Amino acid sequence: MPRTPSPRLVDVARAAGVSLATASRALSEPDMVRENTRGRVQEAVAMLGYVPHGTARALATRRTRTIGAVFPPVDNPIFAGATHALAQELAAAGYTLLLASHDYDLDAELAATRALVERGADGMVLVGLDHRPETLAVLERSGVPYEITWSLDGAGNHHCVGLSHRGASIKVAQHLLDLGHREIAVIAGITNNNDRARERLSGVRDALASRGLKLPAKRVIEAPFSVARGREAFVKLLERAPGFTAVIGGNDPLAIGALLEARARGIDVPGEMSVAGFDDIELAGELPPGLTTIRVPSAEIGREAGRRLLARLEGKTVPRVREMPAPLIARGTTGPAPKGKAWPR
Amino acid sequence: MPRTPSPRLVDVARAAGVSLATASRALSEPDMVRENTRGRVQEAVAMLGYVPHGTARALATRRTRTIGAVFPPVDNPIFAGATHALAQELAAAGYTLLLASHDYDLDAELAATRALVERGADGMVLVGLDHRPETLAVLERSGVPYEITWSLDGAGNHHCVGLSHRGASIKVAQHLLDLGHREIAVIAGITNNNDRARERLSGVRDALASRGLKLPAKRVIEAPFSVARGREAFVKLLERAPGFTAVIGGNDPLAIGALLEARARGIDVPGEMSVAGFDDIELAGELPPGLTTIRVPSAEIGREAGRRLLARLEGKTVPRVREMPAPLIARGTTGPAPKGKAWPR
DNA sequence: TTGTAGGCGTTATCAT
DNA sequence: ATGATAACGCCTACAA
Repeated sequence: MPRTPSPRLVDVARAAGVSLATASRALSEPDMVRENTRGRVQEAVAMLGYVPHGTARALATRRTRTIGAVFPPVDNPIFAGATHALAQELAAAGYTLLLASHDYDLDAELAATRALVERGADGMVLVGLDHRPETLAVLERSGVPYEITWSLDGAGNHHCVGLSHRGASIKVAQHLLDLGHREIAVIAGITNNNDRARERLSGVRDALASRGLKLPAKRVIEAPFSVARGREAFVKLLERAPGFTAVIGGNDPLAIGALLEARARGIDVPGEMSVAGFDDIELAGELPPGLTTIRVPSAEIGREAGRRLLARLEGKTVPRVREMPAPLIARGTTGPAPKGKAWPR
Repeated sequence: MPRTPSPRLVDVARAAGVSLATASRALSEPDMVRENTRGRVQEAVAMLGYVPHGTARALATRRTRTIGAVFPPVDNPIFAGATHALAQELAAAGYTLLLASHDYDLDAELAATRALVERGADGMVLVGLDHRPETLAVLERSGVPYEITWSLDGAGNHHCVGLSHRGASIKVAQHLLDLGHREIAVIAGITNNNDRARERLSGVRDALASRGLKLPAKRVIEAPFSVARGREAFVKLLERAPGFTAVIGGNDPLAIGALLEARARGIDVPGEMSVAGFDDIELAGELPPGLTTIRVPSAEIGREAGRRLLARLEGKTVPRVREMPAPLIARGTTGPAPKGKAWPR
C-alpha cells in the first residue's frame, strides 16, 4: 500500500503552476505547448513521480491502447512464437497485449472474448475459423476490429492472416506420392473445433483422391498435439492397419513422436518408413534425419496480425486477407517408397 | 463501426424502469436488490445486448481485474507453459492477463513494467532477480503487489515462487561426479541479466569445488537458449578444450543440441560422453536415450504465482517465499565416466 | 498558447 | 430496497 496516494495530473499542474488542461496537453500533445511550460510540467512529473492513470485516460479517449488475443494453448510452440512476436510488435507501438488462452474449448474462447471486449480491447486476434457464433457476434456488435489468424476465410467475411492448411497438406501428400508411396497413414490433430487440423487431414485425402487413391479410416488416427501422443498413435496405427510406408503428422510434435517410435522399433526412416510433419518447429531441422515438414511462419503471423490491426486503428485500409507462404521443407525423413513389402517385413 | 452506439447502463435502467444506481447494483451486488427488479434489469440487459464498460468500472472501483506479467521470450517452452497456466488460473477468477515479453533486455522490461502499471494492473508477475533498480521502484511506489517467479530471493525482500537454481545445479553436477566424471564442461545460458543462468553455472562450480576440482574457463561457454546454439557450443568446446567426459547444458534445448551433435559425430552417449540438461521439457523424456535433467515445474510456477497474487488481492497473507521442488531426473544420457581416455579416443 | 468546464460510464455514499 | 448525486482521473471542445 502506498503511504501517500499517488499524484494526479492536478498535482503536477499545480506544481508546475499551470492549469490541468495545459499539463494534460504537455504530456499528450507536446507541441501544442510552449517549450518553456512543457519543461516545467516535465520537471513536475519527474519530481512527483507522476504516472498517468491509464484507466481514466481510456475512459476519456475511449481507447485503451490494448489488443486482446485469445489463443489455444499458448504452450504449443507455434502459438508461443506468435504470442511473443505479437507482443513485441504491439509494444513498439505503445500497445499492450491482453492475453487469454484456452484448451481448444469454444465456450472458454467465447467467455474470454467477452472478457477482453469488456476490458476495452481496441482490437482482437483470434485463431482459426471454428468459433461459437456468439463469439463473432460479440465482436461485430462491439465494433472492435479483429483479425483471424492461421486460417484463411474463403468467404472473405473476415480480416485474416494465415495460410491454406489444405493446400499445404496437399503439398506434403504429393511429395510422398511422388516418392512412390501409396499406403499412407495420418496422425491428425484433434479435428473437433479445429479447422486447421481438419483441413490438413482433408488435404491428404484430396491429394490421394486426385490420384485415384483412398485414405481408409483405419489409417487415420487423431491425437492431441504432443510427442508422446504421436508415439502412441504410431503404435496404434501399426497394430490396427500395418502395411503403410509413410506417415503424416498433423503437426511436428506428432510427427516427431512417430519418428522416435519408429526408430525405437528398429524401423529405418526413411528406408522403410517416411515421416512428415507440419509447422517446422526448431527441432525439425535439428533432428537427424531432419524432419520433412511445412514451414508455417508462426512468428510472422503474430507480427503481421499486430501490424494489420494497428494500421486499421489508424484508419488505414488493409487487404482483407493476407496469405502467408507455407513452403514444403523436404528433409531426410522422407524418401522413396521401399521396393519390397512394407514394414513389418 | 457500430451503427448504434452501444447501450450504457443508463439505457438498461431506463428500459427496466429503475434508477441507474439500482441497475448497477442488480449487476454487481445482485442480492442487494429485490428478485423482481433484478429480473427486470436482467431482461433489459439481454434485450439491449448490454456489455459492461470495464474501463469506467475500473475507474470507479480502482480495480481493473487484470494482472500484468512481463516475461523473457514467451516462446521459450518453459515460459510458454507458465504463461498458459497463469492465464488459465486468472481466467477462472475473472481476471485477465496483461502480457509483455522481452528478449532478456532489462530496459525493455522496465518499459513494459511501466506500461502495465499505467494500465492499472492489480498485480504483477516478474521473472528472476535481475532488474533495473527502477523496475522494482516503480512497483513499490505504485503499491502494486508483485511476485518474483523462477528465482528465490535470499534476502526475503520480495514475494517469490521459484527454486534454487544453484541448488538444483549442484545436484546435477554431483550426480556426474558420483558417476566418476572429473572433466566436465558447461554450456551455460547467457548469464548477463539472467540470475538463473548465473546460478546454474555457479552451482556446477560449487559442486566441483567441494570435491577439490576446478571448472576451467575454457570448459565453459555461454550460448542463447536453443538447440542450434547448443550444437555449436558443443563443437567449440570440443575444439577448444577436448578431454571432458560430461557436459551440462544450461537448459534442455542446449543439452539436446549437445546430445544431437555428439551423436552426429559418432560420440557414444552415455558411453563416451554424458549429457545433462535443466528444465525437463517434454522432449527430454522422449528422446532416446532420455535426457538427464532437473524437473522445473514451470506451469506450476505460473499457476502458483497467480494463486498467490489473487489471494493477496483478497487481503489474505501468503508466505513470502514459496520454494518449488526441482528434483533430478536421471535418465539415459548420463552414465559412468569412461574408463580409458576421454573422447577423442 | 493557455484556461474553463463538461463529459467519459460506473460505483459508492447518503438519503429516503 | 431504491434513488439522487458526487466521485473516479483525464481529455477536449470552447473561450479567452
